[in-house]
Amino acid sequence: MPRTEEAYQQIRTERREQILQAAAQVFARKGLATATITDIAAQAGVSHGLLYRHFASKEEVFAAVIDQSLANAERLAQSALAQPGTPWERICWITERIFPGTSLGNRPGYFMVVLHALTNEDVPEHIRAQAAKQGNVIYNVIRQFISDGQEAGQVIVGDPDQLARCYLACIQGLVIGSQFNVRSQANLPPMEMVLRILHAEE
Amino acid sequence: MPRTEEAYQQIRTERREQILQAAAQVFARKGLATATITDIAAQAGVSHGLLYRHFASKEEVFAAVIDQSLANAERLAQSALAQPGTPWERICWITERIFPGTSLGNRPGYFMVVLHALTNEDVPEHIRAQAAKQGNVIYNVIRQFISDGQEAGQVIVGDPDQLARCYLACIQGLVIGSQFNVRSQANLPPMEMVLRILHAEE
Amino acid sequence: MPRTEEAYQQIRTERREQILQAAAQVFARKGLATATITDIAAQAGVSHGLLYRHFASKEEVFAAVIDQSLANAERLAQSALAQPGTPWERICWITERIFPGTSLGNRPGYFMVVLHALTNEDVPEHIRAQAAKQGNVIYNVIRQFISDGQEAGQVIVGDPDQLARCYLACIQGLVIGSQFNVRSQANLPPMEMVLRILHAEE
Amino acid sequence: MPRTEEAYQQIRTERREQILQAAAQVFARKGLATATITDIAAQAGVSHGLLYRHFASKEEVFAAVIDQSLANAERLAQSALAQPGTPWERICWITERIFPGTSLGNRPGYFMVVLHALTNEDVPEHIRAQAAKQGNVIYNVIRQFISDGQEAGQVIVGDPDQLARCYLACIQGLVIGSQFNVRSQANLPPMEMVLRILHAEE
DNA sequence: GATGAATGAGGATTCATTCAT
DNA sequence: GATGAATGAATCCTCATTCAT
Repeated sequence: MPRTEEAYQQIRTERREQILQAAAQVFARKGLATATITDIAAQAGVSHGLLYRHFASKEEVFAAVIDQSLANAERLAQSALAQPGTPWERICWITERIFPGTSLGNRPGYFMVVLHALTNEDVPEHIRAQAAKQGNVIYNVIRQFISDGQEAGQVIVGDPDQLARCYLACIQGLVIGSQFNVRSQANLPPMEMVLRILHAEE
Repeated sequence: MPRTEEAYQQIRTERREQILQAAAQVFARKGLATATITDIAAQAGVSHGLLYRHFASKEEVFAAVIDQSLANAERLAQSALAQPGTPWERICWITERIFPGTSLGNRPGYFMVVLHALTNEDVPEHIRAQAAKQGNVIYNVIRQFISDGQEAGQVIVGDPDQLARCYLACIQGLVIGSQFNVRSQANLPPMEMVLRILHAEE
Repeated sequence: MPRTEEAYQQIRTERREQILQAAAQVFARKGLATATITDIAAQAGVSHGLLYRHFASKEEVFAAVIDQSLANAERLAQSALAQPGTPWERICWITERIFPGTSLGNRPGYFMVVLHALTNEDVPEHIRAQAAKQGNVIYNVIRQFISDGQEAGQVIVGDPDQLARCYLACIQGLVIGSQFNVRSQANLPPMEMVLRILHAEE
Repeated sequence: MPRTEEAYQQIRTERREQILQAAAQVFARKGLATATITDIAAQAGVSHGLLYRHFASKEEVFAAVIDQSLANAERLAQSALAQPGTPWERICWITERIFPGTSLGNRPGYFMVVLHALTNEDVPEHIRAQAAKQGNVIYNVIRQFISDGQEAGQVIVGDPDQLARCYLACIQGLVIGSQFNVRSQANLPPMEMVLRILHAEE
């Protein structure tokens, strides 16, 4: 009965995705330690028992969320590199997609989960490494664009590593601020303000 | 014969401080939920029982750390406002004291504890509020300096609120990065790179 | 396939009752403070963890035992009031059901739990109030019968309130004695001896 | 320096008595398990450390209170036996001294401690035995008076053991009631009502 | 004698995980 | 596949007891 087999497969995939969505939200709010399996199951609308038919442990759910986030980041990086235009235009393109408050901005839920992974020592090393990768993926692209932009005279002179980090740090700081401060969401600095870090003066 | 009143008082004060120091370190690494009372006691070199003669609960230790951090921030803000010099000089003065990697930089342990307080939903509301105050204290000073700087033509034109937030977000992003990424500590962007967000072009 | 809704409900009800039975016995012997959750769980033959899926805390288990005891008392009071016969016959009827050593006597376990609730200051006020109610329920019935009996000339003249209290005090004293004194169980005074407190002399 | 020696002895005796008084009150309210050493020390107005220079453990304090109570009871029994008058007069004499609400009534605090000792399984066997003795001391006297009274025709015919128990149970029930029920204190039954259990009809 | 700092065993409670149905 | 009853390891917290001063 291949039909039944397929149907099972589809249900499995759907359930897994459903749980992962829920987990991302819960982990974003509470972190690995505080979030409970019951929280996640409730958010996903399934029993906590079912969760264990899809993931071996709470840690694995967390790891899967991180992996998904990494996959998103890699997809974004690919798109950015495939983008046409001048280095500066490409910088703007990717910025729009990670800047808080823009319609394209990365789902901030994922960002918070990654932040939790990076700042809590109880997260297992291999998961933290995976989370760190995500930062690097975007970092590498930005740094490439900065180097290119410097050659094109669009980006100011300076250590591209430092510039990339400084630029990303600023965006990350704004994302974090927009997460827990309602007021911060109201009057977010515009992209252009951050871009000044990089922009060559005419 | 019992010890004198003052002798007892001194022991209490010392122990309290000792526990608070230890707690700041442990909370910085693990956050409220993951840090155990035993962790903190071990770090302080005392039994967990003693901890409860100084604080009523783990939460209260956490709150005390946040309070101490807030007191530090307020002291810094006072000093900054009392500082002589042009607005720009004062901006530089305070930046030196919160920028990661500078000898004067705020103890980053405290910063991480505050970050934990702000990003973990299990932290009680009143503690989170206290933590949020800390951000505002520095923010208010910076914003003031920015306004002054704009009048003096030293800071670029723009919404001072957005400028202050953008500037602080960048520094905070760098502090966070320097916490969990060894590589980030190696090649930290210089203060001047961040100051570009504010500096008026000549 | 999960069990049916009713199957789950039945398991829950059974377990709850099982735990409550065990708790009544343990609390009767040890009181609220001394009885441990592990004691109760062991007596019920379940893990201590399961106990918390049925009751939120040790205190709530205690309260539930008291409530059950109160419900028993109220049922008894109803029956007594519905009983036919002269006032004196009704007094005898209810006495048989609360007198120690009679086959009908109230489960003495419950009585001891109520006594613990009333005599230990660490029992929360709302639980103590509930326990006190139980005494009043029986008291009210007895007092009514005494008043009726006085009109019928079957009960001696006197303040019905005092008579009721004196009568119940005597029975309670005997119940307590029979609890912790093996010898007391051997040669219990007969009901008639206590009834002399009330009986009108011919 | 025999003077100093004596002075020390006196202080020791005073402190011991002071602690014992405090302990009786606290144990009466809370029982052995719930009462803390700190409670008792605070009530006595001394440090908890000092308590251990007079008693080896909390249990021993409890035992000492029980012993003191037993000594009181034995003194009362002696006095009763030494009393002149008819058996009935002597019954009245001792009743006055244990009946709640009479100016002579036994300090009810002690009574509650004994009750705690008898009804809580965590009280060590040897202490419970001591507490049980106290009941017997009074019981023996009453029983003797009852036997004597029966010969004199002042006490009704019946098993003196049962009569004594019934009589004491009634008084104990009233004492307990008067402890935790404010209303019960207001309208206590008079001694005569209880004496009917024993009184021969003319 | 007197004090209170310090310790750690014990007990309530939570929650990840297993498993019968 | 799905459910929730059941378990027990882990952690917070209390308090009897010890001991330096």
